[in-house]
Amino acid sequence: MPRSGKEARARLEQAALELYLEHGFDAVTTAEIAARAGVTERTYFRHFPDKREVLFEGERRLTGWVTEALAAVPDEVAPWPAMRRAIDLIVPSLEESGRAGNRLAAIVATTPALRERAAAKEANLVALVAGLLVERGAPADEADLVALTEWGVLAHAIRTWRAAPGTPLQRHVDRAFALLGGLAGA
Amino acid sequence: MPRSGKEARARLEQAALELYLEHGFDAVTTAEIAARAGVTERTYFRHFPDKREVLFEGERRLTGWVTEALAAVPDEVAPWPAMRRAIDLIVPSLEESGRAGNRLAAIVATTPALRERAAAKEANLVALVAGLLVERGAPADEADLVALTEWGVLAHAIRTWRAAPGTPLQRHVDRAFALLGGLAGA
DNA sequence: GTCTATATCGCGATAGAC
DNA sequence: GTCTATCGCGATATAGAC
Repeated sequence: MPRSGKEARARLEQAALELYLEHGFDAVTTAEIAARAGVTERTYFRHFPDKREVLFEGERRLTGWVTEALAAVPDEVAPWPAMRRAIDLIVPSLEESGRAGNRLAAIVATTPALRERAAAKEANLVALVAGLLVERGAPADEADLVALTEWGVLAHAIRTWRAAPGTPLQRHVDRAFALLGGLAGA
Repeated sequence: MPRSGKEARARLEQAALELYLEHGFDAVTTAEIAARAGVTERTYFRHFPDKREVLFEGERRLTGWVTEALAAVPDEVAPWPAMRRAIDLIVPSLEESGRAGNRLAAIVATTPALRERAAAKEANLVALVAGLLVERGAPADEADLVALTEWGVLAHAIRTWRAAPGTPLQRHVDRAFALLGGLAGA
Protein backbone atom coordinates (compact mmCIF):
# COMPACT_ATOMS: atom_id res chain seq x y z
CA MET A 1 0.00 0.00 0.00
CA PRO A 2 1.27 3.41 -0.97
CA ARG A 3 2.12 5.52 1.98
CA SER A 4 1.93 8.85 0.25
CA GLY A 5 -0.74 10.98 1.82
CA LYS A 6 -1.86 12.45 -1.49
CA GLU A 7 -2.86 9.12 -2.94
CA ALA A 8 -4.79 8.12 0.12
CA ARG A 9 -6.53 11.48 0.07
CA ALA A 10 -7.42 11.16 -3.60
CA ARG A 11 -8.74 7.64 -3.07
CA LEU A 12 -10.84 8.86 -0.18
CA GLU A 13 -12.33 11.61 -2.33
CA GLN A 14 -13.13 9.18 -5.10
CA ALA A 15 -14.60 6.61 -2.74
CA ALA A 16 -16.75 9.21 -0.99
CA LEU A 17 -18.11 10.62 -4.23
CA GLU A 18 -19.02 7.18 -5.51
CA LEU A 19 -20.66 6.05 -2.30
CA TYR A 20 -22.59 9.27 -1.82
CA LEU A 21 -23.89 9.02 -5.37
CA GLU A 22 -24.78 5.36 -5.02
CA HIS A 23 -26.54 5.37 -1.66
CA GLY A 24 -27.06 9.00 -0.71
CA PHE A 25 -25.09 11.01 1.79
CA ASP A 26 -26.95 9.92 4.89
CA ALA A 27 -26.79 6.22 4.16
CA VAL A 28 -23.00 6.20 3.91
CA THR A 29 -20.69 5.94 6.90
CA THR A 30 -17.17 7.27 7.14
CA ALA A 31 -16.08 3.74 7.91
CA GLU A 32 -17.38 2.60 4.53
CA ILE A 33 -15.59 5.39 2.73
CA ALA A 34 -12.36 4.52 4.46
CA ALA A 35 -12.81 0.84 3.70
CA ARG A 36 -13.35 1.46 -0.01
CA ALA A 37 -10.28 3.68 -0.07
CA GLY A 38 -8.26 0.98 1.62
CA VAL A 39 -7.45 2.92 4.78
CA THR A 40 -8.82 3.03 8.29
CA GLU A 41 -11.53 5.36 9.46
CA ARG A 42 -9.01 7.19 11.59
CA THR A 43 -7.07 8.06 8.49
CA TYR A 44 -10.14 9.54 6.90
CA PHE A 45 -10.39 12.03 9.71
CA ARG A 46 -6.76 12.95 9.42
CA HIS A 47 -7.41 14.19 5.89
CA PHE A 48 -10.86 15.67 6.34
CA PRO A 49 -12.30 17.21 9.48
CA ASP A 50 -15.73 15.69 8.98
CA LYS A 51 -17.96 13.64 6.75
CA ARG A 52 -18.85 16.55 4.48
CA GLU A 53 -15.61 18.27 3.71
CA VAL A 54 -14.41 15.54 1.38
CA LEU A 55 -16.86 16.86 -1.21
CA PHE A 56 -15.59 20.41 -1.30
CA GLU A 57 -12.16 20.14 -2.79
CA GLY A 58 -13.45 21.85 -5.91
CA GLU A 59 -14.45 24.83 -3.83
CA ARG A 60 -10.85 25.23 -2.76
CA ARG A 61 -9.79 25.47 -6.37
CA LEU A 62 -12.41 28.14 -6.86
CA THR A 63 -10.94 30.33 -4.16
CA GLY A 64 -7.63 30.09 -5.95
CA TRP A 65 -9.17 31.20 -9.23
CA VAL A 66 -10.86 34.15 -7.62
CA THR A 67 -7.70 35.31 -5.91
CA GLU A 68 -5.68 35.05 -9.10
CA ALA A 69 -8.33 36.74 -11.18
CA LEU A 70 -8.56 39.73 -8.88
CA ALA A 71 -4.80 39.98 -8.71
CA ALA A 72 -4.71 40.16 -12.50
CA VAL A 73 -6.82 43.31 -12.55
CA PRO A 74 -4.82 46.56 -12.16
CA ASP A 75 -5.19 48.26 -8.81
CA GLU A 76 -6.36 51.49 -10.42
CA VAL A 77 -9.62 49.86 -11.47
CA ALA A 78 -12.40 50.66 -9.02
CA PRO A 79 -13.92 47.82 -6.95
CA TRP A 80 -17.10 47.26 -8.93
CA PRO A 81 -15.55 47.05 -12.41
CA ALA A 82 -12.56 45.20 -10.98
CA MET A 83 -14.76 42.45 -9.65
CA ARG A 84 -16.72 42.52 -12.88
CA ARG A 85 -13.53 41.84 -14.83
CA ALA A 86 -12.40 39.17 -12.38
CA ILE A 87 -15.65 37.34 -12.92
CA ASP A 88 -15.11 37.37 -16.67
CA LEU A 89 -11.69 35.88 -16.05
CA ILE A 90 -12.95 32.94 -14.04
CA VAL A 91 -15.95 32.18 -16.21
CA PRO A 92 -13.96 29.92 -18.57
CA SER A 93 -12.67 27.85 -15.65
CA LEU A 94 -16.18 27.55 -14.30
CA GLU A 95 -17.43 26.50 -17.69
CA GLU A 96 -14.82 23.77 -17.95
CA SER A 97 -15.70 22.27 -14.60
CA GLY A 98 -19.35 22.26 -15.49
CA ARG A 99 -19.88 18.50 -15.48
CA ALA A 100 -18.19 17.87 -12.16
CA GLY A 101 -20.00 20.88 -10.73
CA ASN A 102 -23.37 19.51 -11.77
CA ARG A 103 -22.73 16.11 -10.31
CA LEU A 104 -21.71 17.69 -7.05
CA ALA A 105 -24.63 20.12 -7.07
CA ALA A 106 -27.00 17.18 -7.39
CA ILE A 107 -25.73 15.56 -4.21
CA VAL A 108 -25.55 18.82 -2.32
CA ALA A 109 -29.02 19.98 -3.32
CA THR A 110 -30.71 16.94 -1.83
CA THR A 111 -28.89 16.95 1.50
CA PRO A 112 -29.56 19.70 4.05
CA ALA A 113 -26.29 19.13 5.86
CA LEU A 114 -24.40 19.63 2.62
CA ARG A 115 -26.39 22.69 1.66
CA GLU A 116 -25.36 24.22 4.94
CA ARG A 117 -21.74 23.57 4.23
CA ALA A 118 -22.07 24.93 0.71
CA ALA A 119 -23.80 28.08 1.92
CA ALA A 120 -21.04 28.65 4.44
CA LYS A 121 -18.39 28.16 1.79
CA GLU A 122 -20.05 30.76 -0.36
CA ALA A 123 -20.21 33.20 2.53
CA ASN A 124 -16.52 32.62 3.16
CA LEU A 125 -15.77 33.30 -0.46
CA VAL A 126 -17.66 36.57 -0.37
CA ALA A 127 -15.71 37.56 2.73
CA LEU A 128 -12.48 36.64 0.96
CA VAL A 129 -13.37 38.76 -2.04
CA ALA A 130 -14.30 41.69 0.17
CA GLY A 131 -10.95 41.38 1.90
CA LEU A 132 -9.10 41.35 -1.39
CA LEU A 133 -10.95 44.46 -2.52
CA VAL A 134 -9.98 46.20 0.69
CA GLU A 135 -6.36 45.27 0.05
CA ARG A 136 -6.70 46.95 -3.31
CA GLY A 137 -7.68 50.12 -1.50
CA ALA A 138 -11.47 49.97 -1.39
CA PRO A 139 -13.35 51.21 1.67
CA ALA A 140 -14.53 48.24 3.75
CA ASP A 141 -18.11 49.32 3.36
CA GLU A 142 -18.06 49.42 -0.41
CA ALA A 143 -15.93 46.28 -0.67
CA ASP A 144 -18.48 44.31 1.32
CA LEU A 145 -21.39 45.46 -0.82
CA VAL A 146 -19.58 44.88 -4.09
CA ALA A 147 -18.38 41.41 -3.14
CA LEU A 148 -21.79 40.39 -1.91
CA THR A 149 -23.68 41.70 -4.89
CA GLU A 150 -21.39 40.67 -7.71
CA TRP A 151 -20.80 37.22 -6.33
CA GLY A 152 -24.54 36.92 -5.98
CA VAL A 153 -24.95 37.83 -9.62
CA LEU A 154 -22.40 35.21 -10.61
CA ALA A 155 -24.13 32.58 -8.53
CA HIS A 156 -27.42 33.56 -10.12
CA ALA A 157 -25.92 33.30 -13.59
CA ILE A 158 -24.58 29.85 -12.81
CA ARG A 159 -28.07 28.81 -11.76
CA THR A 160 -29.71 30.07 -14.95
CA TRP A 161 -26.90 28.47 -16.93
CA ARG A 162 -27.64 25.10 -15.33
CA ALA A 163 -31.25 25.56 -16.35
CA ALA A 164 -30.25 26.48 -19.91
CA PRO A 165 -26.88 24.83 -20.54
CA GLY A 166 -27.03 25.48 -24.25
CA THR A 167 -26.04 29.11 -23.86
CA PRO A 168 -22.45 29.87 -22.77
CA LEU A 169 -22.07 30.88 -19.16
CA GLN A 170 -20.60 34.24 -20.17
CA ARG A 171 -23.86 35.11 -21.88
CA HIS A 172 -25.78 34.38 -18.70
CA VAL A 173 -23.38 36.52 -16.70
CA ASP A 174 -23.70 39.47 -19.05
CA ARG A 175 -27.45 39.16 -19.04
CA ALA A 176 -27.64 39.05 -15.25
CA PHE A 177 -25.47 42.13 -14.88
CA ALA A 178 -27.52 44.00 -17.46
CA LEU A 179 -30.72 43.03 -15.69
CA LEU A 180 -29.40 44.14 -12.33
CA GLY A 181 -28.16 47.40 -13.77
CA GLY A 182 -31.61 48.18 -15.08
CA LEU A 183 -33.29 47.27 -11.80
CA ALA A 184 -30.93 48.87 -9.30
CA GLY A 185 -30.01 51.88 -11.39
CA ALA A 186 -33.55 53.20 -11.59
CA MET B 1 -42.22 22.66 37.10
CA PRO B 2 -44.64 23.70 34.39
CA ARG B 3 -45.23 20.90 31.95
CA SER B 4 -46.50 23.06 29.15
CA GLY B 5 -44.40 22.50 26.08
CA LYS B 6 -44.04 26.21 25.40
CA GLU B 7 -42.50 26.94 28.74
CA ALA B 8 -40.09 24.06 28.53
CA ARG B 9 -39.11 25.21 25.10
CA ALA B 10 -38.55 28.75 26.28
CA ARG B 11 -36.47 27.53 29.23
CA LEU B 12 -34.40 25.42 26.88
CA GLU B 13 -33.75 28.43 24.70
CA GLN B 14 -32.78 30.51 27.68
CA ALA B 15 -30.55 27.80 29.14
CA ALA B 16 -28.82 27.21 25.84
CA LEU B 17 -28.17 30.88 25.26
CA GLU B 18 -26.68 31.28 28.73
CA LEU B 19 -24.52 28.20 28.57
CA TYR B 20 -23.28 28.94 25.06
CA LEU B 21 -22.36 32.46 26.17
CA GLU B 22 -20.67 31.26 29.34
CA HIS B 23 -18.60 28.37 28.03
CA GLY B 24 -18.75 28.59 24.26
CA PHE B 25 -20.83 26.44 21.95
CA ASP B 26 -18.42 23.53 21.71
CA ALA B 27 -17.90 23.15 25.42
CA VAL B 28 -21.61 22.74 26.15
CA THR B 29 -23.48 19.45 25.82
CA THR B 30 -27.15 19.02 25.09
CA ALA B 31 -27.39 17.14 28.38
CA GLU B 32 -26.24 20.23 30.26
CA ILE B 33 -28.75 22.42 28.48
CA ALA B 34 -31.54 20.01 29.32
CA ALA B 35 -30.40 19.81 32.93
CA ARG B 36 -30.39 23.58 33.38
CA ALA B 37 -33.83 23.77 31.80
CA GLY B 38 -35.06 21.06 34.17
CA VAL B 39 -35.95 18.55 31.49
CA THR B 40 -34.38 15.41 30.09
CA GLU B 41 -32.10 15.37 27.12
CA ARG B 42 -34.80 13.55 25.19
CA THR B 43 -37.09 16.50 25.67
CA TYR B 44 -34.50 18.80 24.20
CA PHE B 45 -34.50 16.79 21.01
CA ARG B 46 -38.26 16.79 20.90
CA HIS B 47 -38.21 20.55 20.62
CA PHE B 48 -35.11 21.05 18.52
CA PRO B 49 -33.68 18.71 15.91
CA ASP B 50 -30.08 19.36 16.89
CA LYS B 51 -27.73 21.27 19.12
CA ARG B 52 -27.74 24.38 16.94
CA GLU B 53 -31.33 25.00 16.10
CA VAL B 54 -32.21 26.24 19.58
CA LEU B 55 -30.42 29.49 18.70
CA PHE B 56 -32.42 30.29 15.62
CA GLU B 57 -35.89 30.98 16.91
CA GLY B 58 -35.41 34.63 16.02
CA GLU B 59 -34.82 33.65 12.43
CA ARG B 60 -38.22 32.04 12.32
CA ARG B 61 -39.84 35.26 13.39
CA LEU B 62 -37.93 36.99 10.63
CA THR B 63 -39.40 34.77 7.94
CA GLY B 64 -42.83 35.71 9.23
CA TRP B 65 -42.05 39.41 9.01
CA VAL B 66 -40.79 39.07 5.48
CA THR B 67 -43.83 37.17 4.31
CA GLU B 68 -46.21 39.67 5.87
CA ALA B 69 -44.28 42.64 4.56
CA LEU B 70 -44.33 41.38 1.01
CA ALA B 71 -48.00 40.54 1.27
CA ALA B 72 -48.65 44.13 2.32
CA VAL B 73 -47.26 45.49 -0.92
CA PRO B 74 -49.79 45.68 -3.80
CA ASP B 75 -49.28 43.11 -6.51
CA GLU B 76 -49.02 45.76 -9.22
CA VAL B 77 -45.70 46.93 -7.81
CA ALA B 78 -42.81 45.42 -9.76
CA PRO B 79 -40.47 42.96 -7.98
CA TRP B 80 -37.56 45.29 -7.29
CA PRO B 81 -39.55 48.18 -5.77
CA ALA B 82 -41.86 45.71 -4.02
CA MET B 83 -38.98 44.12 -2.20
CA ARG B 84 -37.58 47.54 -1.52
CA ARG B 85 -40.81 48.53 0.19
CA ALA B 86 -41.01 45.27 2.09
CA ILE B 87 -37.56 45.89 3.49
CA ASP B 88 -38.62 49.30 4.73
CA LEU B 89 -41.56 47.61 6.43
CA ILE B 90 -39.46 45.14 8.37
CA VAL B 91 -36.71 47.56 9.34
CA PRO B 92 -38.53 48.73 12.49
CA SER B 93 -38.92 45.15 13.70
CA LEU B 94 -35.26 44.49 13.03
CA GLU B 95 -34.32 47.62 14.90
CA GLU B 96 -36.32 46.55 17.94
CA SER B 97 -34.65 43.18 18.13
CA GLY B 98 -31.24 44.76 17.80
CA ARG B 99 -29.87 43.83 21.23
CA ALA B 100 -30.88 40.20 21.06
CA GLY B 101 -29.57 40.05 17.53
CA ASN B 102 -26.19 41.34 18.57
CA ARG B 103 -25.83 38.87 21.40
CA LEU B 104 -26.72 36.06 19.06
CA ALA B 105 -24.42 37.31 16.33
CA ALA B 106 -21.54 37.24 18.78
CA ILE B 107 -21.98 33.55 19.49
CA VAL B 108 -22.60 32.66 15.89
CA ALA B 109 -19.61 34.58 14.58
CA THR B 110 -17.15 32.62 16.71
CA THR B 111 -18.47 29.15 15.93
CA PRO B 112 -18.06 27.64 12.47
CA ALA B 113 -20.87 25.17 12.96
CA LEU B 114 -23.24 28.01 13.78
CA ARG B 115 -22.07 30.16 10.92
CA GLU B 116 -22.94 27.30 8.64
CA ARG B 117 -26.41 27.08 10.00
CA ALA B 118 -26.84 30.85 9.78
CA ALA B 119 -25.65 30.92 6.18
CA ALA B 120 -28.08 28.18 5.29
CA LYS B 121 -30.93 30.02 6.99
CA GLU B 122 -30.15 33.10 4.97
CA ALA B 123 -30.07 31.11 1.75
CA ASN B 124 -33.43 29.63 2.63
CA LEU B 125 -34.84 33.07 3.27
CA VAL B 126 -33.64 34.29 -0.09
CA ALA B 127 -35.28 31.30 -1.73
CA LEU B 128 -38.48 32.03 0.17
CA VAL B 129 -38.49 35.63 -0.98
CA ALA B 130 -37.84 34.60 -4.57
CA GLY B 131 -40.77 32.23 -4.34
CA LEU B 132 -43.04 34.93 -2.99
CA LEU B 133 -42.04 37.25 -5.81
CA VAL B 134 -42.85 34.55 -8.31
CA GLU B 135 -46.27 34.16 -6.73
CA ARG B 136 -46.76 37.87 -7.28
CA GLY B 137 -46.18 37.28 -10.96
CA ALA B 138 -42.48 37.90 -11.41
CA PRO B 139 -40.46 35.75 -13.82
CA ALA B 140 -38.43 33.19 -11.87
CA ASP B 141 -35.23 34.56 -13.28
CA GLU B 142 -35.85 38.12 -12.16
CA ALA B 143 -37.30 37.04 -8.83
CA ASP B 144 -34.15 35.12 -7.99
CA LEU B 145 -31.87 38.02 -8.81
CA VAL B 146 -33.99 40.56 -6.96
CA ALA B 147 -34.31 38.44 -3.83
CA LEU B 148 -30.63 37.67 -3.78
CA THR B 149 -29.50 41.22 -4.33
CA GLU B 150 -31.91 43.09 -2.13
CA TRP B 151 -31.60 40.71 0.75
CA GLY B 152 -27.86 41.03 0.39
CA VAL B 153 -28.18 44.79 0.62
CA LEU B 154 -30.26 44.47 3.76
CA ALA B 155 -27.74 42.08 5.31
CA HIS B 156 -25.00 44.52 4.42
CA ALA B 157 -26.89 47.40 5.98
CA ILE B 158 -27.39 45.42 9.17
CA ARG B 159 -23.65 44.84 9.29
CA THR B 160 -22.77 48.50 8.87
CA TRP B 161 -25.45 49.34 11.41
CA ARG B 162 -23.83 47.04 13.94
CA ALA B 163 -20.56 48.85 13.30
CA ALA B 164 -22.23 52.25 13.73
CA PRO B 165 -25.25 51.69 15.96
CA GLY B 166 -25.77 55.40 16.51
CA THR B 167 -27.41 55.85 13.14
CA PRO B 168 -30.88 54.32 12.63
CA LEU B 169 -30.95 51.15 10.57
CA GLN B 170 -33.20 52.76 7.98
CA ARG B 171 -30.47 55.26 7.23
CA HIS B 172 -27.99 52.45 6.62
CA VAL B 173 -30.46 50.71 4.34
CA ASP B 174 -31.09 53.84 2.28
CA ARG B 175 -27.38 54.50 2.02
CA ALA B 176 -26.63 50.94 0.89
CA PHE B 177 -29.30 51.03 -1.80
CA ALA B 178 -28.06 54.41 -3.03
CA LEU B 179 -24.51 53.10 -3.15
CA LEU B 180 -25.53 50.01 -5.07
CA GLY B 181 -27.59 52.06 -7.47
CA GLY B 182 -24.58 54.19 -8.29
CA LEU B 183 -22.30 51.20 -8.73
CA ALA B 184 -24.54 48.84 -10.68
CA GLY B 185 -26.32 51.48 -12.71
CA ALA B 186 -23.15 52.77 -14.36
C1' DG C 1 -37.82 7.02 27.82
C1' DT C 2 -34.23 3.65 26.83
C1' DC C 3 -30.95 1.94 23.77
C1' DT C 4 -27.77 2.21 20.08
C1' DA C 5 -25.43 3.71 15.95
C1' DT C 6 -21.90 6.50 14.36
C1' DA C 7 -19.30 10.87 13.81
C1' DT C 8 -15.34 12.75 15.89
C1' DC C 9 -10.96 12.93 18.12
C1' DG C 10 -6.85 11.76 21.51
C1' DC C 11 -2.83 8.82 22.12
C1' DG C 12 1.05 5.65 21.64
C1' DA C 13 3.19 2.50 18.40
C1' DT C 14 4.57 1.20 13.73
C1' DA C 15 6.12 1.33 9.18
C1' DG C 16 6.93 3.42 4.43
C1' DA C 17 9.44 7.40 2.24
C1' DC C 18 13.55 10.29 1.67
C1' DG D 1 18.04 7.79 10.64
C1' DT D 2 14.49 11.00 10.58
C1' DC D 3 10.06 12.20 9.13
C1' DT D 4 5.41 11.73 8.65
C1' DA D 5 1.39 8.96 7.45
C1' DT D 6 -1.01 5.23 9.15
C1' DC D 7 -2.72 1.96 12.43
C1' DG D 8 -5.23 0.22 16.40
C1' DC D 9 -7.63 1.17 20.29
C1' DG D 10 -10.55 3.84 23.06
C1' DA D 11 -13.59 7.54 24.62
C1' DT D 12 -17.52 10.84 24.14
C1' DA D 13 -21.52 13.18 22.45
C1' DT D 14 -24.97 13.85 19.02
C1' DA D 15 -28.81 12.05 16.97
C1' DG D 16 -32.20 8.75 15.87
C1' DA D 17 -34.50 4.23 16.38
C1' DC D 18 -37.47 1.28 19.06
